[in-house]
Amino acid sequence: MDAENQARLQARARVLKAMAHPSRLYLVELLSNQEQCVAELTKAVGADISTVSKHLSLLKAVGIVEDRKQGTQVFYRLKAPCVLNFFSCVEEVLKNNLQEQIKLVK
Amino acid sequence: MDAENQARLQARARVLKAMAHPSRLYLVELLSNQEQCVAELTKAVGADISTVSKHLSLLKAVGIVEDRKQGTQVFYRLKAPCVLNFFSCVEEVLKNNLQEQIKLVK
DNA sequence: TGCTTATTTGGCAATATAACCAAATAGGCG
DNA sequence: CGCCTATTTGGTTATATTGCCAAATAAGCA
Repeated sequence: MDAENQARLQARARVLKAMAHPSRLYLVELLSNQEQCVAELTKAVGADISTVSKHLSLLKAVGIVEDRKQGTQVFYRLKAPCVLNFFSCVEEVLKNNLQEQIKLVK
Repeated sequence: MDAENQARLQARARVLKAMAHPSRLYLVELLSNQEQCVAELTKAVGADISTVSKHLSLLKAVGIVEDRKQGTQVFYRLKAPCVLNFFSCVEEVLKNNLQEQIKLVK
């Protein structure tokens, strides 16, 4: 694999990696309906606010979400709603692979 | 976030995480046209064969690829071609976020 | 300005991932 | 069987990710 291909795939991997975490997937879901501030998102996710803030920063860095400051609050919203399309495929994969998925959990 | 939601999102994250690596993305691309054996895939990726074998095992464990034994060779093929649909969205995200992507590389 | 609330950043410890090498396994064939 | 080829597995080390706490920053308001 040459350097150019490597760079291309690394960029793609970065975006997918940003999605590949339970809390971040949840954040994307939460933002699919409406923009929300960090405090609200933190309550929903149930982790430390600093943790949620870092998850949001990562999603923002790769371009999946964007933010808007309003007073002391920061509202995040989905910038790339096309990522929601991933879910139907992911669910299909999970459905077709139930037995293996169960092994992975054990 | 309750336990059920956590489990649901963890399963989804597992599938996305399996995709979120340059070599594995490349493997998926290589298999999008035709099934190939481990040796061929290894040559294309340019890593140690044991490394490639492990990447393939991971893709298989989550249900993205499947394999078929023929003599001493193992041929892998795409089991969930719908993952190819991810790429157009990922490219869109990358295009819309060029400046940030460049920062990430630096 | 000083205080309060909201969020981000820095730092650390725990865990997970990745790559290689070496060794094990599996199938075909003399 | 013994050997060869293809692939997987085990083990180790290096690197990356995660989550929390504490501290820093930012904005509004008395």
